[in-house]
Amino acid sequence: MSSATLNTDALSQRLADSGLRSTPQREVVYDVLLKKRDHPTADEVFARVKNGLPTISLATVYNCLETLVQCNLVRAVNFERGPTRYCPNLLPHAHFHDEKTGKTHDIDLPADLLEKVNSVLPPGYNPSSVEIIFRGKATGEVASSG
Amino acid sequence: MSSATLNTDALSQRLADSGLRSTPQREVVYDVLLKKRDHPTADEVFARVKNGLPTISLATVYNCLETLVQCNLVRAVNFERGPTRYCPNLLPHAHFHDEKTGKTHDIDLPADLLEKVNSVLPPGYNPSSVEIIFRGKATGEVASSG
DNA sequence: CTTGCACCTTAGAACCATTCCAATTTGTTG
DNA sequence: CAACAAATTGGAATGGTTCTAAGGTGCAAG
Ligand SMILES: [Mn+2]
Ligand SMILES: [Mn+2]
Ligand SMILES: [Zn+2]
Ligand SMILES: [Zn+2]
Repeated sequence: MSSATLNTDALSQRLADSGLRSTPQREVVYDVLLKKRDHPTADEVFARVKNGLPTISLATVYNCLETLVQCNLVRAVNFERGPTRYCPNLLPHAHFHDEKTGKTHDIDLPADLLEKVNSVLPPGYNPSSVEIIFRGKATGEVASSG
Repeated sequence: MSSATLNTDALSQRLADSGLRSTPQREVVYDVLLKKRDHPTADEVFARVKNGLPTISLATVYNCLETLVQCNLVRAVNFERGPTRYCPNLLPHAHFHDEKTGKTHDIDLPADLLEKVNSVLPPGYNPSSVEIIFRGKATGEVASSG
């Protein structure tokens, strides 16, 4: 069984769990996100998806992306007021936005750090999510994560 | 000497340092931000500023806000793709966005926590800023910070 | 089957925060 | 004062996203 099939199955499963249908558009959008994890914008996803599905519309790409976010298969990430970017990395992680190249890097967050971060909240604050965004320059050749 | 005069002086000083002029518009915009620290949007600042300066334009409010951010007297804060909000709190702090009320709360960040957060970055990553945003519900009556 | 109906996709219009533009006003300097 | 630069203004333009209305798709009940 190919990994594309596994992904597709996982997707169908999640969609079904939410009472939604698996469609070619949703599958291809999800595949595109898994294949190149460089935090593409909706426009970039649109361009990539058209290779496999030339008649898809931008509206549908937005719809599919929102569906994937709703199903918790993808995270939406924003930097300032730039276009929303999409990330299939479901592990807790921060983002490093390289001001020089415009590239976005995933930064793994150990559970104990998340705990410490949450501990700065006074009693009564009940966070449902935390987001950590670094901005700066990533010098030289550093590891993975598009 | 009133505190408004002190603020105005601090502002003039910073502007002069950047080779910029102190203007009534810039002063009133800055005063509005200092007076009610609830992270207003440009539109909200516009509405408040019109009380003291009825003929000011929205474009000027945007210009003034950008100037204040450039001079490091004010921070611009973004939540998702909502309108940019403005914050005169210059201490290192995170933001808690209350999903119920829409209100934004400042959360002080101890220096040692910032250090720990920065320490998750692999070598080669050179951050110029970090931003921490909590999202959730703030239950009951909790301290200050609009 | 086949009809009903909800779900999906689509193109294009609408939206809205922000930026840009050209014209005017203001302030500083010689 | 005159000249010039900086700042303000109203309105147009921008651009990512959402909305709308119309058609397509596919499971489900009869
Ligand atoms: Mn960016
Ligand atoms: Mn908000
Ligand atoms: Zn990511
Ligand atoms: Zn703040």
